[in-house]
Amino acid sequence: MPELPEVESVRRQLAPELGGRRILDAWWDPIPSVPREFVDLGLVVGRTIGGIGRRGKFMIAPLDEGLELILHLGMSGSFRFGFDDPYVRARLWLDDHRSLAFRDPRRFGRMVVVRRGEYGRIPALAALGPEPLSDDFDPDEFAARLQRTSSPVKPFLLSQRAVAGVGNIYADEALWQARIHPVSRRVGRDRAYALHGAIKEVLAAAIEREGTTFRDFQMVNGEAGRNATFLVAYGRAGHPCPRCEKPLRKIALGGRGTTYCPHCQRR
DNA sequence: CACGCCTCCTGTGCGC
DNA sequence: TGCGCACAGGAGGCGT
Repeated sequence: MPELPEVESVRRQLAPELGGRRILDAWWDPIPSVPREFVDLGLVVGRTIGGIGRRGKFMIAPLDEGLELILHLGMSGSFRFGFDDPYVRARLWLDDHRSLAFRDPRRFGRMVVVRRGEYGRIPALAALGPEPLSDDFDPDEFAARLQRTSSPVKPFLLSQRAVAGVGNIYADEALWQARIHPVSRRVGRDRAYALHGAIKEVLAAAIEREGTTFRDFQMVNGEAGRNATFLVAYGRAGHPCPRCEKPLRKIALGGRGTTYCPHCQRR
């Protein structure tokens, strides 16, 4: 469930704790059931963490010696200090006598060490679209990309190629706000501009509330995000649309649950 | 190249 | 009470 706002909230809590720390030792699940869950993680031992940045749903921690630690929370990942339970898949011991546990019940997360900027082994990062809350997210470029694809608009948003960090929750929210049907394959210039603005607004508001906790997302301090009660579309099928009062409908789209308003959101 | 479907994981919640 | 199954979902792989 962690999308851009959740990852950014984790990053903001993690950054001041990890910046400048040296990693004394590392442990990870010796028999990962997912082959690429932990790649070259042993290379972090002895390295110093320069800080933590973020691209889309990836956290990127520069290390010395020209290395980078790439962190992805997957669906159920979280970081906690000094924490232990059966779902802790990896742990880093730091030079301030604390250990950072990576907990990931569903094993969709990843911790990978690469040479700085070399993302060949992480194609999703290599092909990632622009950051939605930066000037790189250009409305005209976004509109052009939407015009170029033949995919329905929601799966295209989830592909991360036109914009980084939008997942299932915020795709539904942004499409509702922009009044665009999730199955729409024709998103013209004006509606692309509306969607561009909606994505920025929805993500910025969620970051303000430290993300959405629907079930199990939690931050480094163990607290939940406060955005769930502000959701308008996601998880609210059958409830009245806040704009037109007609019930929201849920469909499957590309294997993903998708909630929208059949009255307000037109193809 | 791009699209769309399937798979990877495991806990939860539902219906019977 | 217990069983089986659908579902949650980001990303990667593969077939068309």
